[in-house]
Amino acid sequence: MVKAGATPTPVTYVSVLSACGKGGDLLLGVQVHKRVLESGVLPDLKVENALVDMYAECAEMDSARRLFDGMQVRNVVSWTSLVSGLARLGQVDHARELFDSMPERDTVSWTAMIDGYVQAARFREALEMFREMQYSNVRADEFTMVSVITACAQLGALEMGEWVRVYMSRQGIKLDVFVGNALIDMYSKCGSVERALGVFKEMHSRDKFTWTAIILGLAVNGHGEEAIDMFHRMIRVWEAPDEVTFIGVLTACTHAGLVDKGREFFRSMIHSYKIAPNVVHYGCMIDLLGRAGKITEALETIDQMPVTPNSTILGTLLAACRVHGNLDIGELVAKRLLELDPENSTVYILLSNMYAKSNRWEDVRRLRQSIMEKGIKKEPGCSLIEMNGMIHEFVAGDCSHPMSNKIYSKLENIITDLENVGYSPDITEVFVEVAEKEKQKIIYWHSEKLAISFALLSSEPNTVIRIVKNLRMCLDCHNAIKLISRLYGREVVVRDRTRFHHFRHGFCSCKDYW
DNA sequence: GTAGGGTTAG
Repeated sequence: MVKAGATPTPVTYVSVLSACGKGGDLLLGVQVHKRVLESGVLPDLKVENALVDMYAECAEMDSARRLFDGMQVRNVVSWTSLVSGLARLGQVDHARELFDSMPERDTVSWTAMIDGYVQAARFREALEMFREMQYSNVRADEFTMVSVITACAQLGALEMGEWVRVYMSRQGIKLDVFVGNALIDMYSKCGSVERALGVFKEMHSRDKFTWTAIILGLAVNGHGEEAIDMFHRMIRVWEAPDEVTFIGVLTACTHAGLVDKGREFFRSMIHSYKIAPNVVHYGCMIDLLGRAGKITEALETIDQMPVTPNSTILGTLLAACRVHGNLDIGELVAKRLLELDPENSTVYILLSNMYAKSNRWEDVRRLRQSIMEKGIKKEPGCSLIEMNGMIHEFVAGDCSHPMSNKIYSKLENIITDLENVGYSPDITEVFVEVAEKEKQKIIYWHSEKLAISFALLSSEPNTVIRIVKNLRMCLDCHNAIKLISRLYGREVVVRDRTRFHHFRHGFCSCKDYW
């Protein structure tokens, strides 16, 4: 346009600056900024806003702020660009200060702030912000709901998610592709495949994200075959899968124990779909082989793959060694894992567990000693559970909950009930050097046990108990919850750090592999 | 024809 000698208008500048911001092209943005100054179109609120936003999108907050401060006239858009710019840089608290000092806030500014909390993984504050938004009588729209639903997904807050859907229909907020995709993900992360499928069916238009979300949702919740069916449907409607879709497909194969199919998908991903496998794809393959007991082949795959094995990959293999009792390779993998990640407490837990199973108590003792010497601390276990619109958090052994006394005495009753049907505590994964009795206490006070005790006290009979946990489940909790599901006739869904455990009638969907 | 906010893995 410039070469052709046409004169740009304010509209031109706004459009080009927006493109620079969205494309992250700071260099071009600065050039356009120069032309704007020479052109004499300033002052112009929209052009100045476009400049502020361009700098904010390019992470140049100082420049954005300088421009903002120099503006004669500002509006809510100018402020919002700064707020979302700061939020994008991870400076949520700073963004919040600015947000609080805004003279006026509309739907977009509230949504930017809510999403800032979501991006910073501060989901409860995101929901709190949404509540405040409603008090301020600013209407929410589809954009707002996507952020709110994402927060519910991460927290496993199904009640809140259900409330959001009612709210949406009351407010006339449409189920567009973005909202639908977020809902599918939310229901999947809450362990409710039925509801995820319900949304999927209800959606009028679907995109790559829709298909990927439902494939992943089915796969992680243990419906491997259905996930693979979905993939074939996706191909039939000519939606192109991407690298994330294949994570879902490979996860599905793992869950369904379809080793050969998994290998086939891995090959076709590379050759038919021209997608280069990354470390996560290899991780899926290691999981697939490991679960099927093909430990040697898994190790060979790691040594031959063109990407550097990370601690997740090696951890996956170590978990497989534990389940299949392959101590030789287990020791080897643990050694490599500790070279990579010396503070990784999971390694010690898995390895010690394997030694204990082989009655190598001297090795168990040696391992414990080295943990003590190195001062390695296990990340505190933490479980979330939603009850009547509130999210309750339990940390192992904590007494901060208002119902704490009741929860602990209920837990004692539960343990007695369990012992009557043959339960005995499995303390092989407790690492502190204390007396046997103390170890039992530590195990009893694991966060998921506290959460379940609270749920049995507070929820309606026969309802599903849903827990979100930050770590991998320990053997003892897994055993105990299996028994609880049978004894009290309750379905329990635990979302692990990496997978789902659906406990029903004394069995777990993971078939004791995790 | 023009300025700010949204979805999938780890």
